[in-house]
Amino acid sequence: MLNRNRIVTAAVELIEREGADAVSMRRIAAELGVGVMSLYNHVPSKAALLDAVAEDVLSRIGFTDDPSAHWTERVRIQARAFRRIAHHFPRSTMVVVSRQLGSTAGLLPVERALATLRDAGFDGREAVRMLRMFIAYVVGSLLREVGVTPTFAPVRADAVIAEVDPALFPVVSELRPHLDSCDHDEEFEFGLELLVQAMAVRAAARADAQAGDGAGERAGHGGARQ
Amino acid sequence: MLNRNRIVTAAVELIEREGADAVSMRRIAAELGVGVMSLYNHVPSKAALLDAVAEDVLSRIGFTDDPSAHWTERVRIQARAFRRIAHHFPRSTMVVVSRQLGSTAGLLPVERALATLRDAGFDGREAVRMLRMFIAYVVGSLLREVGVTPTFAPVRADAVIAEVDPALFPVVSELRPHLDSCDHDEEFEFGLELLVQAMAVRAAARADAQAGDGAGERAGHGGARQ
DNA sequence: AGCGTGGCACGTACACTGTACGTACGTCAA
DNA sequence: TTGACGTACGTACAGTGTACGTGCCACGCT
Repeated sequence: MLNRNRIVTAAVELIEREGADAVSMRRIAAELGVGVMSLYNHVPSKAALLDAVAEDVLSRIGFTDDPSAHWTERVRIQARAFRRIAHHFPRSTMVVVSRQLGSTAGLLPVERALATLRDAGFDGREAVRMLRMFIAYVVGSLLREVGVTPTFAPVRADAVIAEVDPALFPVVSELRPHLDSCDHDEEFEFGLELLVQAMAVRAAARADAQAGDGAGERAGHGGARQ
Repeated sequence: MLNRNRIVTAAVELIEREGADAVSMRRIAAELGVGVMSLYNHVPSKAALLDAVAEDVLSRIGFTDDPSAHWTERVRIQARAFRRIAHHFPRSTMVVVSRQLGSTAGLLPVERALATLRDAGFDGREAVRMLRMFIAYVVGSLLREVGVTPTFAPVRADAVIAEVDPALFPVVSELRPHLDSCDHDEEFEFGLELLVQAMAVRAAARADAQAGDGAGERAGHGGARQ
């Protein structure tokens, strides 16, 4: 019996195996051993199918939230959980971020994240902003990571070794070794730590302002250090 | 006379006017009043054309770098410049981030950014990491902003007003008003400021370590506060 | 001048896409 | 039994990217 679930799982398998460009209704139907038009009894259109793929991938995020841990650690864990599924479905991740899905899929991670931020002491407005900023960073990072497509990419490794004129781009050519290599794990953790620390000083500033009230709010809007 | 430039500018115009889905070689040819196959005398494939579109948009970033300004302000200005062109070509921005372009386009912004970070006192490794983190945030933010497609979007405003069960998602439903509305300018500036401050404390920690050497390196790898 | 050569515009053709529509065949309700 | 309905399927159509062949024109060489 054909049903929606079999179709979307076949779709993500196909995407992971041969890339998003290889996805066609005929291809999926062949994969399932059914006629093409049978798919349309369970899925209204190809666009809707891709939306379903995105939701499916999103819903696979593991929710190992430990409310007893410090909120900074909970933030790290949630970010890594997001990243893990992206690495599990790298090519599908591209369709996830490419589509604007106005559904409630992946609402549970949002719930967890907001709860964590509330526990950190942020009010509603700040919590939402922090979350949005965090998602922006994570999505941007994943986009770069999966864009480089570690899976099945005979990529133009030659292209990145293209010459750059040291006269025109002195800094770039000086930092060439650092720009060419990229340990994705380390890079992600680096940015993650920076963001978490930034959030921590914000939270501390909030606590100070709330306690002292009047003094010590310099860290709130000025530079935290400089 | 047909040439590569006319083709790509016609392509970005078409993308901005009717969306990326509307782009086809026949459509572009019609727009230019030429035969379809004539395009292939100047562009090897549609994929290459879209790459060229991405490069073209990237190359439009304004480079108003003022080396006399404080580096934090220079970082802000460069981030805003990036964002401005994304708002000028919202739909093309989607194709920019969707494609992995291994070209040297947009190398000049990279040069400026790295120079700025070096001026801030970071060594090569840190500068590259900071830049990557920053790009991740900016790209992620823009993806959300243009995903919501302010231009020509009859969007399912009804979908976002979909009900959420307060029992299942208490925090989400409590913060509903904050989640529904989104002032993109403010959100972007918020994250930008947070990142700049985070970088500033990192730079200060570096300076301390370099000066004092031995003491005061707590902020370097541990938590800045907690 | 005659000739060859190369670049450019173009038409045709092919394999392939999403999907609207009509047609069967099964299982349940009346 | 008779109808209604849901599911699987084939056919058909408009539209896609592009390989290939054809004609035109401007150029350099003999």
